[in-house]
Amino acid sequence: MMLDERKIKILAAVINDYIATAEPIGSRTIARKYRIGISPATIRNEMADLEELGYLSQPHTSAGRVPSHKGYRFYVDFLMPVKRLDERDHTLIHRIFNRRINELEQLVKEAARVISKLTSYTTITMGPQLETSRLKHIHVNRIDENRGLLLTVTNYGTVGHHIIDIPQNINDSDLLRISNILNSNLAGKTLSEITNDIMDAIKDEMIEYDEILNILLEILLENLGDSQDNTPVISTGSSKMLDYPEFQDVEKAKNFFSLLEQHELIIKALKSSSKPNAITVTIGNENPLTELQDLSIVTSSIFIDGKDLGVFGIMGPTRMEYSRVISILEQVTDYLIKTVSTML
Amino acid sequence: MMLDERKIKILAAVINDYIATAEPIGSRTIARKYRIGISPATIRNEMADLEELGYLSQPHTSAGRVPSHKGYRFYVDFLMPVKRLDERDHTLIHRIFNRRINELEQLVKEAARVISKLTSYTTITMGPQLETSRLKHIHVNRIDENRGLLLTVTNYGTVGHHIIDIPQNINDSDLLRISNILNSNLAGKTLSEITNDIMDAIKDEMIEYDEILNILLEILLENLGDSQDNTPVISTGSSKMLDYPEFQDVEKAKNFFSLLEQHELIIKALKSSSKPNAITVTIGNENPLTELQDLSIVTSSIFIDGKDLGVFGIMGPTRMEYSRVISILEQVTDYLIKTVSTML
DNA sequence: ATTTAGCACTCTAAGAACGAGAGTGCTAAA
DNA sequence: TTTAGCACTCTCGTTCTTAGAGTGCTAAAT
Repeated sequence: MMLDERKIKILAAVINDYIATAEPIGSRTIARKYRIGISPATIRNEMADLEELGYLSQPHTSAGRVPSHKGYRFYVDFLMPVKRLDERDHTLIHRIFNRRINELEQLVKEAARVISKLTSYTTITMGPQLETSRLKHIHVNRIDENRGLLLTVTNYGTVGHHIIDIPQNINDSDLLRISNILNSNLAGKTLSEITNDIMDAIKDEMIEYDEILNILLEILLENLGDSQDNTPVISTGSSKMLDYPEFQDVEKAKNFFSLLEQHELIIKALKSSSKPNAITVTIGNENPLTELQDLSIVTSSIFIDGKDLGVFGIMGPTRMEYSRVISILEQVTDYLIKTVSTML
Repeated sequence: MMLDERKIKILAAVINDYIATAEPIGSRTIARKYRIGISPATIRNEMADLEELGYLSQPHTSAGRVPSHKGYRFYVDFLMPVKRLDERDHTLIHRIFNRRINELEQLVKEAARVISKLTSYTTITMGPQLETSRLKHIHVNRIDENRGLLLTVTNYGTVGHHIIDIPQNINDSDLLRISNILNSNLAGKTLSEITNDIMDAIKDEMIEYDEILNILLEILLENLGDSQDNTPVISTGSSKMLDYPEFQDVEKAKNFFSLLEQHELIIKALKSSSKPNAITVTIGNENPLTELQDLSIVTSSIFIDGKDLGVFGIMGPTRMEYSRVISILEQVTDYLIKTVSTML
């Protein structure tokens, strides 16, 4: 059976109301609030149909209806009202992107913060993937007699710094030479291309600097691999999450927070949910990871010039303000792409 | 009335038991568990005295006793058993400080993580105070035709980096000159000493570089002021905090998390609690900030050569494993001071 | 053929009543 | 001074009850 117009209207009404109130919606409520011109009894019949079709369900026999995951899916695909952001939302987003921020990481962090603030859900951010991130610049600076600063900059503008010990026998022109050699050998490579082989080649080239090169290369290998870009940044207004009726039960809340602490799981979830250059919505049991099946995830992946700069994700109860979340994510993504484009 | 030995024994028993179980402790329990050789009735009398003296209180007339803030204070000052850390704790701490970490910030972050892990309470960290932090090294590196990297290193080893635009007319030797000038003018100054006056002096010295200097100085002023060192880092195993019976009520948990989100308040709390070079315990209403009066805070401030490198704080319910927390904090502080001393 | 009014039925959530259990304070005996 | 005994208090979990919301079905109305 296809959904006729009236069923669709009723479904939309139920879902909109449920998203707003978190209470099961009964036929009376709909008849009263949305003047469709039919009686509760008729609505009841329609709702029974909708339930049979899998769009709604009942918490128990004599309660109103709540949307099923399938219902939410239909809603997101076809029914969702386009939510225009209001003045306050816009200005807040604006303010962030108007500050001159030159570093991708900082920018992303700020963006996550504003999203979390605007949506009151948990925001997760993942930086550019290792595979696509290229080393752009390497340099060793001296900061005092026996200490130096190893700098790495990727093509995404991510800066890494590490304080290192500089052996006695290395002077400033040595450092310059080393920086140059590292640059010419490593710049342009993706992080995963920097293997022990290349490292060994460099060492062969400059046996006189063996000691310091060992230090440098060790740090490079160790830190580029699991740099911060790869770990998710999580901005959770924990206290705000506890406002949702879904988390009134401490046990449920604890589950949620524990999930957030399992970074590998979160990474997997974001990766599997997100699609290049698009906003995706993963609802409840659509998620392959069983632990996340009563949550929904909305992601937006930031693509510029075909390069994956990372993913924003929002996690919350399946009863989520999808339309608002999506608008905000669209908006922020837009700004971000504009801003970053000028940076690269 | 002074506390005689028997009263003290009973007080210790009540507090130890209450810390372990979070249940009000009755006279029977004590008679059974701690064989003091007196009957429950006698214990009851003593407990009534202890209550009158303000060391214990009753949640309601027919319940057991729980420690009052005054009771905890006495416990911390005189009764607390010295808790030796066990093997597992030691090895965990060891592992962290054995990794070669060259940067203060990273080190502190790791230390906070391990404390939070070992204690299951919320750990807060505050970096060195602005007033004492001195600029050690400034440098501008070029990373491509029109982009550069402004680096700042403080005497604590905190590294700051900022990507900047480099005007067309500036070449590499200009950059070097600029770096040198900045260094000679600013190195050694505390961050708060770097005022507009000094900046103007520098600009006067090098009018030909006006454009880029403006950019650099603006960033310096803007970012050194409210650098990360000044904001508290909070490691909260949120999910673990939710295990404590004190936070079983969602409302209470929400309060706690909201508090953590008010950074200014947290900063104030840590500042007013901590004492140079010492471990402090602030129990419940001893805290001047009313919002924190049913929590306890244990702090340890890291002092080296008379310089304040920052503060660790642990926040949790007043029913806290004080002796364990203090041992862990002592231990970590020790290691940290040793490690950092070699760094400076 | 739909729609709707009417009604019996179901289930929950909130409150009332109740008893068990833990603990107390007091009294009087040891 | 200590302790046994006992009456008393308060909480907490259980059971019972009831009001209310909502349903599904039937039969009448459109």
